[in-house]
Amino acid sequence: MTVKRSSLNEILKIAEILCNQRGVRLTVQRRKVLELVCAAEGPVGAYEILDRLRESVDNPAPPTVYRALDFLLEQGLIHKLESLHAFIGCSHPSHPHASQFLICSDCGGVSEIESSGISNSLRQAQERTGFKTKRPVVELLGTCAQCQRTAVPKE
Amino acid sequence: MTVKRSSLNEILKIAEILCNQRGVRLTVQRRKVLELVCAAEGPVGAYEILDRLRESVDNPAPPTVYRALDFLLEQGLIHKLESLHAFIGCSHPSHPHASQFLICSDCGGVSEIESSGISNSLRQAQERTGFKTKRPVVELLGTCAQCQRTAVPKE
DNA sequence: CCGATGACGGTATATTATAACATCGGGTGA
DNA sequence: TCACCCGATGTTATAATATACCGTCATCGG
Ligand SMILES: [Zn+2]
Ligand SMILES: [Zn+2]
Ligand SMILES: [Zn+2]
Ligand SMILES: [Zn+2]
Repeated sequence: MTVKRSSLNEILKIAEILCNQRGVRLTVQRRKVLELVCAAEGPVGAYEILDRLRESVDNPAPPTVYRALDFLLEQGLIHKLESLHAFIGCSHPSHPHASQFLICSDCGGVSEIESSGISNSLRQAQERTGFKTKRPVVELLGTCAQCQRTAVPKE
Repeated sequence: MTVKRSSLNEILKIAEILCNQRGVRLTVQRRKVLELVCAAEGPVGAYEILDRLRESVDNPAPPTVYRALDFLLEQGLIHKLESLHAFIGCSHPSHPHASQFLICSDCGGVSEIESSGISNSLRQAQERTGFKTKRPVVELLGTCAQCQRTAVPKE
């Protein structure tokens, strides 16, 4: 159910290139946090990252993590899942895009989709209303195809 | 910018009818919380509701509010704005619908829209992926038409 | 050197949400 | 009637998420 993702090294390499191009600094902590987010199977909470950070950093505090996360969000290297209070690596950070997610409540799997249909209809809604979107949040919470099949086979 | 809403009394009346039809109880607290949410100009946080509840309830605690909110959410009488950690009255609770919101970061205004285009494209994405949505979250964060006009008239 | 800037460390605290357990009151069937 | 259940509520404590604030340090351009 999770999106096919590039290897961790590949992601980090792309991140470095993007940050260089943009003239922003992918510092050690930021890189480490990105690594932790992307290495995770699914979405990870900030304090989960904080815990894992303890293995490589002396005595990390919440602001350390949140600062790194803010940076990574700004750079589009990760996304925030508002409905889960969690973060997940972007599966295609190179080009800007409206993040759209399918979030399975059964297995916890999250897949990032990029539906032009959704993007278009969102754009149309904006045109109609004159609203100018800075950050779209599209999160569908439900059950993935896999979990529907393995669901309680009662009756 | 806020959606044209029915009068408070009208909303409460509809809520009562709906709850009766469904065989669930719109108790005093639930009704009071609904009233507070719907009377607010914009989205309200749980602890904001808690504060306002002090005026009519002896010594309310967080669970009191959250329980009422949970009930109202289940009944579709209010919506939760995930990106704001806040709640807002539903502008058309009588029929089920995917909640879609335009949230202005400048004025704080929120309007609930019901775009069939968005609904359709979401449905299509589900059909393609086999995902079954229980709760869709569509929140566009940005600037409303009004605030764009009144924006800094520099240069 | 000086001042501005950006990243970071560290403490404390704010904000949002839930766990856990006691109580109460209204049906409902023995 | 009464024992029982169950949904709603009261109460205390705590979990989980997020930010304010202040000081330090390094870098860069004058
Ligand atoms: Zn992405
Ligand atoms: Zn699943
Ligand atoms: Zn609604
Ligand atoms: Zn506005």
